Amino acid sequence: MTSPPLTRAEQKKLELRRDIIEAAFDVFAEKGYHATGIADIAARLGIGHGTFYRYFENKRDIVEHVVDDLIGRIVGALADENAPDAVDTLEDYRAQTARIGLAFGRIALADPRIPQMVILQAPGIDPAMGERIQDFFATAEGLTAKYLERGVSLGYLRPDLDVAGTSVAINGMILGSLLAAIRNPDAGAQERLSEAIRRVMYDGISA
Amino acid sequence: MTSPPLTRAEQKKLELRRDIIEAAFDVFAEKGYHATGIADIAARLGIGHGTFYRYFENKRDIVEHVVDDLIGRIVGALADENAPDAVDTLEDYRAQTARIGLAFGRIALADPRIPQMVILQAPGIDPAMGERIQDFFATAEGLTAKYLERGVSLGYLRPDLDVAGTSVAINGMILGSLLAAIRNPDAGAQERLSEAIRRVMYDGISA
Amino acid sequence: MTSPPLTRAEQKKLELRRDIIEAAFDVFAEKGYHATGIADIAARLGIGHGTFYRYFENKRDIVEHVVDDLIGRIVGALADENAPDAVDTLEDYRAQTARIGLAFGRIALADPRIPQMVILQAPGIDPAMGERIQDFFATAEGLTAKYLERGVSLGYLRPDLDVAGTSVAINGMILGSLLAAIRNPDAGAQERLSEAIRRVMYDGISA
Amino acid sequence: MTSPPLTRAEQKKLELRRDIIEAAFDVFAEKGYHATGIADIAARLGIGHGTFYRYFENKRDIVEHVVDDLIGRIVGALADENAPDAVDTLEDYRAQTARIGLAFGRIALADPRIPQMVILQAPGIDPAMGERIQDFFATAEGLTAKYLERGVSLGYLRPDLDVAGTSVAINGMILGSLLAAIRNPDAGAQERLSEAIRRVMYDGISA
DNA sequence: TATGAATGAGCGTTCATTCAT
DNA sequence: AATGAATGAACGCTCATTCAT
Repeated sequence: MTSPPLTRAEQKKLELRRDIIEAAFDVFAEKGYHATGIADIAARLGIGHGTFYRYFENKRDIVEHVVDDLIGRIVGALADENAPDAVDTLEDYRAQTARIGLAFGRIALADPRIPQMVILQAPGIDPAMGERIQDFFATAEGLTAKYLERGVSLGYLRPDLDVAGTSVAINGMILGSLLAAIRNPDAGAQERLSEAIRRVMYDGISA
Repeated sequence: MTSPPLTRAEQKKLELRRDIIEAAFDVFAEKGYHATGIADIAARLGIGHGTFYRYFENKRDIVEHVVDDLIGRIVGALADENAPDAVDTLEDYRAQTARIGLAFGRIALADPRIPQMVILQAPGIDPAMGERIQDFFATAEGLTAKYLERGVSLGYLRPDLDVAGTSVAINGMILGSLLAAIRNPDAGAQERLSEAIRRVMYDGISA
Repeated sequence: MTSPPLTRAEQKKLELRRDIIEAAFDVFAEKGYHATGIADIAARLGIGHGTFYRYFENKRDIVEHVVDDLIGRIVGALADENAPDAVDTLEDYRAQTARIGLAFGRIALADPRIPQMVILQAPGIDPAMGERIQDFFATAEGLTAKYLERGVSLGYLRPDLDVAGTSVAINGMILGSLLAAIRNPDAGAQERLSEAIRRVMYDGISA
Repeated sequence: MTSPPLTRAEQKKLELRRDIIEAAFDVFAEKGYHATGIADIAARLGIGHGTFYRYFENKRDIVEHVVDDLIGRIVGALADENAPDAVDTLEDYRAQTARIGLAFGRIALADPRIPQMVILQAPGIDPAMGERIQDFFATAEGLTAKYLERGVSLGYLRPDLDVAGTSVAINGMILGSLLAAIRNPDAGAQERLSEAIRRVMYDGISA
């Protein structure tokens, strides 16, 4: 692993690159992708809009990076928890789901525009981006399935559990809670929602 | 019951109107709203694009009607089941959720582009449409809550059930299953998914 | 001179033709030629706009007829007075100018939209119409010149009178008074204006 | 007097702005406002039509500037003479009117499209522009009235002069001579016309 | 390297005109 | 003869992208 020795200029470039991504996210979230002009993004940073093209290929390129960045933030926030192998008991899993719920809550609370962009804006940008988001969902389901499979084989989850279907259900609940958080970005509500989901998961709803 | 006496010409007009809505849905689903030109819609029907404007105000107007139509189809398909008052026991509710699951399955199966359009495309069209879809979600949650409240007060659902949060969770699972159906529009998968959701709801996932 | 025996149907046709010309004048005066659609004219009469084309070739045709009609009305209103040969003395001419002034006043008073259309709207419709209006002005000047020439040769006007130039001047004063009448369509003002013009003509302005 | 320090680029911008106004005037005068497309204006300058929109808001904006420019040129050409207070005797006034006549003659002679545009084209562009031109006429009359009032009170004009009406008459004669100049842009004719008008003004037409 | 002036493809929309009914 | 549904040419305007400075 060579640690690249960055010159002052190179650092500045990387910094501006990041700034552009953030500014683009701001404007996209505010006006929507199609209503946003490159000039809007540049104006927000006080740079010439020609400069934009020295950092990104085109409009499509920047939204790609914005979405990648957001997905990266989500994945990153969950990274610590992403270890199906570390879960061995129902207690572990319960705790794990609580931590994941907490992580999602923090993301949505820190910036509700993140789920708003990823779930509601991005899929409509164009077919390619739609597929990209669908893939992200599929990946999340795959990960959930890993947990469930392990739970079944270790015996702390129902042996007849439909792993694939239940993954969809669990991820759906997370999705639902994120959409709810967009409408009502409130810490308490977030917490209650997370708890309600876990109750459904572990206890069902019947009396 | 007034039977509207439609002339031949009026019937043709209504028919073309419907055809335009359907053609627009086709093209929007294929290329996305913004990449679709009025000319594309007209060309698909073999009509002049000026004709389009005899039936709809503008591009925004048609997508409004397309989405209304789709939401209408969804609501219509559920209309028979939308009677919280008719549910009195856990068995009733279980049967009810099965029927609702079936209805959603049929919708997604009949045309996966319906959930694709409503859930993934529409919210990104513009802020107004985004709000419209969010409202639709909120309405669905409200309806679910009605069922849950009744279940709690009649005693067949957990007395400590977080009605609001659980509504979000349940609707999230439906959303998740619809997204899954978009990726994999298969009757069997749909059915299994529906069953898995119900199992989570009633039995939880623990062993 | 054969007096054409008009059937009932033919009379109705002529009547509608006139109605269309009048409706067109109304709408042109209200919205301007270019902002007026054929549909606007038809709507004002409660006829289908296809019907319009059974009476006039096209939009250009109707405005031609409207303007012709207006010019015809102006010329008609002056027709009685249009007899340079009947003027033999300064008194005659003075009376003649008074009558002409009165006639113009009546026109502008009856409907200020007439000068407004002919002087201010029509010339800008297209180069051809512009020329048409210029020709009308030229014709008016020619007629004025006839009077002046006769006045000079009969000796009651200045022998060194610049007939052509003075015709321009006199017609200009009429034009000015019509424009003033558009701004302020008032009988008294009209009358005073007419008098002022005659005073300038006959007495000049010096003390 | 601030001397604005213009960079080379800024000068070029201003220059192009002027060029666009002039090109627009050319095309408007040739084809009329409504028959002129932005593309026509751009083509005449050999610039892309998108460039046009970097300098003017829209089509309406450019014609506004064109007309302003022309009115400005007219007013500017008369500016030296616009001093009613400097006129104290009939001789002064006679000289003044001669100078004004000369100025108008020069304008019309330099470019007969100037009066053509202001008097014949502009009023028909739309109601707002129509009013603008009418206001211009009214202003001109007001100025003329100032001269006449002073002349009456100083005693070198008829005491019973109808100031308002005579202003209309005088401005009408100018208008008429400008229209004549459009039809026949000739220096000699212009000069004769100006003289004829003054003769009418001061001496009347009677023998 | 940063800039922003220039560009033109592309699209939404209008409306005069035609013609089948 | 009257209608109005259909049509498509035409045009105003936007904005992503390029490139000379």
